Amino acid sequence: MDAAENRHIDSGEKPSSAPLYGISDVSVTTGISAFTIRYYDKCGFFPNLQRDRRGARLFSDADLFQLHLVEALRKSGLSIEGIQYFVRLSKRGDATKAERLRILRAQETVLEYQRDELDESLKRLHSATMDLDVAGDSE
Amino acid sequence: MDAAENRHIDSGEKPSSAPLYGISDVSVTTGISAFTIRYYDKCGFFPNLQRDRRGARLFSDADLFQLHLVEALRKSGLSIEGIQYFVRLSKRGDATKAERLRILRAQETVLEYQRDELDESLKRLHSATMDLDVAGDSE
DNA sequence: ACCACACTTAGAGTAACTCTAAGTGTGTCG
DNA sequence: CGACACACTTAGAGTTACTCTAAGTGTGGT
Repeated sequence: MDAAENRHIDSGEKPSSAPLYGISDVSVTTGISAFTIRYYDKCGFFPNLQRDRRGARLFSDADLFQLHLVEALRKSGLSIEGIQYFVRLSKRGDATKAERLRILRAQETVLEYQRDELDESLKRLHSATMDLDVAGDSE
Repeated sequence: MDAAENRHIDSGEKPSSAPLYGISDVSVTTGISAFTIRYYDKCGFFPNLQRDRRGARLFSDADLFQLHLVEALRKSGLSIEGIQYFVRLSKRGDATKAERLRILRAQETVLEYQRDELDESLKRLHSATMDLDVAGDSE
């Protein structure tokens, strides 16, 4: 459906300096669907995204880093709106560093909490599995 | 809003055998909102749930265990429909043990994967934090 | 008897995707 | 050169799992 869209992108453009990736490549390597990536772009998460003459998105390594950051922030439960705020801060430069740092640290704490919760759930699920397993031994 | 609903439940009902909990107690101890618990009930996740004469839900320890199981399964990404299927299997008894075990094991694997992903995100977020921190040191 | 409060059901609202439809543009193949 | 295969666009509908509100009922404590 969305595969192998940009076979030609990396071929003869500018093999010298910065590598650029098509949306399908990015989708495959990150595991995030092209739909979602376009949605994130519409949300303004990639302020410096380039396009080729067809209008197709060209992701730089910096954009890829940004995508991973967005993914991490989303996983920590930060809303789209919250990330838009973060991106706006980034665009305003050095003056907003402290605030951004505060946000990142806070979400880091959330992720740590979630990891612990997940571990708890895993343990519960495992014990439920064990219960069933033992109880089913008689059959 | 929903707090201290069932102050009277545990008082003089049947202090002898099985303890029963009101929805607000359950909500507080599990961290799951009363709205969501009622929603889960409507989904059929508590087939043996008791009620008092007002019609208020009374959760046994078994129901609490079930709620935790549901939470774990939801966290692993199993849909409401999937959990309904699991509950239907449970109601059919021993004959369905193998299938239920298969489901639990599969979701356990998913949770393990998610934990790794979360760890990955945590690392990325941490490195982003560090980057900002170091870059901001000059100010 | 009265009031506060938790209950009910029905249904509307929300976030974040997730996907479809309709239409456009480009590179390649014959 | 013309057909074709795709990936693009925007707009908007659909989905999931909550999340909450509204309107009305019922019970226990004072």
